[in-house]
Amino acid sequence: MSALLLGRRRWPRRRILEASIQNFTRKSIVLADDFKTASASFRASPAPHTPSWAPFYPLRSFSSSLASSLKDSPLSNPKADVPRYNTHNEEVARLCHMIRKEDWNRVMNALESSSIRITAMHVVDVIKLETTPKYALRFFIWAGHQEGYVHNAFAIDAITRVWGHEKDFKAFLDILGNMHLEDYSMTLAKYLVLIKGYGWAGLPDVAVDILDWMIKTGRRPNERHYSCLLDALLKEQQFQTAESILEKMKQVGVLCDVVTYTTLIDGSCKGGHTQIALNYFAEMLKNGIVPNAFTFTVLFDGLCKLGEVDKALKAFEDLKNIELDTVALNTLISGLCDYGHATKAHEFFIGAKHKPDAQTYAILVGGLCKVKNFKDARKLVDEALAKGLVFEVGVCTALLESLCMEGKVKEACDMIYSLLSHGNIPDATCNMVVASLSRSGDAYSAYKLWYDILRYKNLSGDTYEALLDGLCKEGRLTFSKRVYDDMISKGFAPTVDVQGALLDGFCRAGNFDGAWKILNELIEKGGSPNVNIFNSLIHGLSKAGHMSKAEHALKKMEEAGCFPTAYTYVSLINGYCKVHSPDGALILLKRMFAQDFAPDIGTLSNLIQTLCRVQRADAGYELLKVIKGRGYMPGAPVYDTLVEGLCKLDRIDDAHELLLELLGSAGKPNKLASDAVVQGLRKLGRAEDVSKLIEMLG
DNA sequence: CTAGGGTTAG
Repeated sequence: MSALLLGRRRWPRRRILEASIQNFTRKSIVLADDFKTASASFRASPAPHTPSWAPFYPLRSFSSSLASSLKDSPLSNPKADVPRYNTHNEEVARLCHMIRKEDWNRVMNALESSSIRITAMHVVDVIKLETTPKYALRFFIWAGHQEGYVHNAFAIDAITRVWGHEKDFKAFLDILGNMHLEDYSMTLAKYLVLIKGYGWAGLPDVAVDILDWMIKTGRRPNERHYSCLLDALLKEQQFQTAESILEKMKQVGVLCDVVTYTTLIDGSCKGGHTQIALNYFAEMLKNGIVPNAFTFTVLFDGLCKLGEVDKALKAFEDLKNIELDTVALNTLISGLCDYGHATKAHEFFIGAKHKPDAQTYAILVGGLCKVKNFKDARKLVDEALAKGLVFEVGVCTALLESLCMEGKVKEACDMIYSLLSHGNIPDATCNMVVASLSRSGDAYSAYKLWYDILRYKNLSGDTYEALLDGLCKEGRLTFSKRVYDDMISKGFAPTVDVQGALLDGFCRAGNFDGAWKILNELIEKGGSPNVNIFNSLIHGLSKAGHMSKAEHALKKMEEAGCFPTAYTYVSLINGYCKVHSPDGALILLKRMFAQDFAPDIGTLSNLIQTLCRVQRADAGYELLKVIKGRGYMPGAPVYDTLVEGLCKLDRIDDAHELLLELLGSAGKPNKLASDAVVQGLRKLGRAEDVSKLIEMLG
């Protein structure tokens, strides 16, 4: 038998039988009294008739217990080879480490052989540090068995903090503490609490012993005792023992009821046994027991988590007349949503006659958002708001964000305003909407929203940054200034990124003096401007064609220890193209290639076309060869420009060759380019080539 | 001394 006992050794079988005859009689009161006085223990002594799971140290033989407590106790005679841990904290740490194991027998052995003398302080501290409630309770119960130890109010308070939510927990402690008293009578209800309690502690073997004990002492456990026991066993994955208990139930004629079956279904699902759970469900129906909302709650939860959503729905729909409560409804809907069936959940919700609550809406809205069905999600939000339900607006965050992303700015704003009047939008959500509006390219709406909700909400530094960034990107410097001032007045220091955004804004607005001022201030104040800031400046200057100033900024960038990026070079190259000075661009391109940067094909095309524009199609032609060697494939317009340019330079053969290349790669030359080649070839009197070419051109 | 079982929010 797999009895797991909370003492040192198993109570001998013979003693149990003896004890069972005398159950809780007052037979050994004299002996007990003797022991009490002799040991000067603080509590009543164990009586020999007491069962093995009773909460004290009954497992050491009685006559020797006093003697051994003087001889063997770790307190009075620590073994020489066991290291001494002197401080309390060290001992607590050791205990915590010891009890963090699933196998209680091993934990118990470790505890027994440690030389720590348990005090209430140990118990309190260990319970406070242990994060698994089960382990804390085991340890608490075990400590109560130790010689010379008794739980004080602090220990009881500590364990109650962990387990107080169970409504029978107080009763459990009471029974544990009083069970050994001579005149304490155990009732069926008390046994039930005891079985439950050992279940909480994850010690179902002890619970089994208790049930056995009940039977041996002539009690008749009812279906509630069995349900609790089965629950405890299943929670510890002891399926075989559970089976044998079920068998025993049958033998003694105790019938399973709804709760028993619900427990069995729950346990099987949580243990991963879909089919077994469904079997119990079928058996239940066969025995004429009607499942209730609880049953469906565990069935929905379990099956959905095992990926058997369909089976869960089918089981329910086969018995359409069962009324679900809100918990069951929410469980089903959340199960469906979590496992990718949000649409089904929505359909079910619409078809169901059950009462949804705020959470139902929240779950469904979240689920629909996950599958990007924002339309229905929005409808549900409106519906919930119309019903006056207040649900956590957090679930709207995804919805609002998506609306912003899709450019449905007005809808997002409307929703935020209507949620505002419910007065429960977290600051984070407002932040998100303002920021994402701004980032998604509608900084003006973000600004308006900011202006409206500013009075109620605390925006974060990040939001200010996003808002400023957006406004600057749109070149709305006046608004930027207002937001910036508000930000400073709220005590946010402008970060490098904020200054970068402002600088970018100045550049976009063509106000380069302002941009330089920001940069110089940053450097003067000892700040370290980053790559983005220089890139903004260089990009802005280049785009405006201020190439010498852009080069100056590049120099400053390198002085500040920032390495130019591909974006830096590309900005400059395009800038040089804009002012028709390809030489500057070529130098930078060389540097790019030397540093293994890959410019985009657009920039290269632009450069080749610029070379043609300044009558240097030959150089463009050379560049084309270079970039082709690097795997670039310029488009037809680049070929057209080059062909025309080469013709103007009388390099008809090269132009001809390029044109053929373009045709060969299924590209379509424009008329100007092909005419130029045709005319050039005619001038050279190459009629054959001309006719071939015309044929190819169609 | 009318008990026993349950879900959800990044």
